[in-house]
Amino acid sequence: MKASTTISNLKHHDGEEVTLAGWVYKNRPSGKLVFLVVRDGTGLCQCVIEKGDASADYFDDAKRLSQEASVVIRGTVNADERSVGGYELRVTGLDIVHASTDYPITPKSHGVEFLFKHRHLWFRSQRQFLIMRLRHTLIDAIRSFFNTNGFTCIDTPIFAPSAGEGAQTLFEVDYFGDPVYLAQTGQLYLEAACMSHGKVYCFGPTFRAEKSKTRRHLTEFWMVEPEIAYASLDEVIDVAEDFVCSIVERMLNDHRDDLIELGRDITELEKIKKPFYRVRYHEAAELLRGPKAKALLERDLEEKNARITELDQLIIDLEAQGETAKKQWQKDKAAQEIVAAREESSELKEQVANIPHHMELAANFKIGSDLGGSDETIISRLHDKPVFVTHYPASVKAFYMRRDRENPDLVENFDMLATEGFGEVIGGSAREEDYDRLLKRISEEKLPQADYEWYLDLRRYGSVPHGGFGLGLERTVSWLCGLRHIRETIPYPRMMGAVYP
RNA sequence: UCCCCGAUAGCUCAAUGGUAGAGCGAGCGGCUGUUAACCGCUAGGCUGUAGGUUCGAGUCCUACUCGGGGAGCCA
Repeated sequence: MKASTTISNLKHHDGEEVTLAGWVYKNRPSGKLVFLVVRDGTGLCQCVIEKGDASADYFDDAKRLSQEASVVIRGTVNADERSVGGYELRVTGLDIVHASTDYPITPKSHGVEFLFKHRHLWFRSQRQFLIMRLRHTLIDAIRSFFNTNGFTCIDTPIFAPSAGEGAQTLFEVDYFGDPVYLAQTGQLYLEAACMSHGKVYCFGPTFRAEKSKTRRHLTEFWMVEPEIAYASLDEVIDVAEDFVCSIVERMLNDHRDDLIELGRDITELEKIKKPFYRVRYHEAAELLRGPKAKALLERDLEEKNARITELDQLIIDLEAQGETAKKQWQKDKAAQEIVAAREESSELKEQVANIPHHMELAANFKIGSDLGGSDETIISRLHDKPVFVTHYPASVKAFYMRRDRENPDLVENFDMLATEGFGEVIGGSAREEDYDRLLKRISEEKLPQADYEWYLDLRRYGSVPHGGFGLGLERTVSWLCGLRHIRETIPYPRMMGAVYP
């Protein structure tokens, strides 16, 4: 009942007899042959069972095996191009560990709602399996970067007595009769820790009660936050740049094939090398109001409209194809392509409808307001590498951000916009190290000073310039894997109105 | 919170206001070094809920519930 090797290691056992322990991914039985595709958590392997084999008393059982039955299977390894993964197993023995009947997730298409209701089973599907492996590697790459660059991991609490950021987006929890909040960030706690260790980071779940139902939002997500003592804004940005380069490189090294299988355009990731672009907020505003942004959106409008026309024609053609098709599977295929084309078309139509609005927002962008989602997309798409946008107006940013000493209307902060319009992945800043300035900001924001006494202490005893940033893990996974929706990047997504399973 | 779209078999989708269908999946049989195989048969439905219009509603109208997409907000 125990595996002697794994599917990923079959290449080292060509010609030998091995035992695999796994689950049936697909079964194609016939009169004299059974093709069993088995997965074992390391890959897929086709196992061939012939009725002619003298000892094949398990042939009829094998024929009836259905999707996701658990099996321990012995056989001889053969290199074979016709097989997934290049190796197949000529079966010599089969133990059925547990049957599986009416497995809900079939190889055919399913809707999003259905799949997420079956998240606990959906994990087993190849694509979800790959995404979780990529996420795993990314987590390791993140920790490795900090661990090998002199950072100490200091975990911060999840129950927090007061808000780190906007108070409307907090989850309130009853804590022995008193209200506490689920942490939105560990930053303030980390600032304290960096005064002890110099360079620190935390990596854990954070919670935002934002009522947003978009492809970019989760109510529970993972964030890594480094914090560095004696660092200026530029030095913090340097770290962010090295950090992003190192995780991208690691993903390309370890998962090139997986990324390609997921449909990711690798060449876009290969461009992510130092130096990234650094643009001040005021320059970004000029960019938005300038001719390049306008041209980009106009070209977008043209391309999208052209694609819509193309899709409409495609739908007509497919309908004709479906009617004249002789084979049922051809009709089926046409029908499914129609569904896909309609979906793409209606999505594009919505985007097209939004473009004039986005153009207006960009063209009339007012200095002093925050960059909107569409503005970020425009700036990101005007560059072929990530962009750091720095020095935002203080009025739209958090109280702890360090005032620009040369221009007191601005703060020393930065957002890193990912490539290809994926939007903000990192937000960071230099922190206000001056006691009086910080205290003034706390009272301006009408925050309860008593709650922040410990935080003010950091400015009473040996305060130094320092700063850090936060990177959203799931947004990074979706950026690097090229996934259109963030919900696939976390094992159990928590979104507005979605907490099952 | 606002705008748009949707809800029909276990799943994915059809169905001029006029008898609810197909494919997949499931079950049975046949057949093939198969790659979403294929062929035949069988089972499977109070068309999201509640009202309304109509001789007649899956289809039209209203409200609600749930889901998807977008806006705002954000990592």
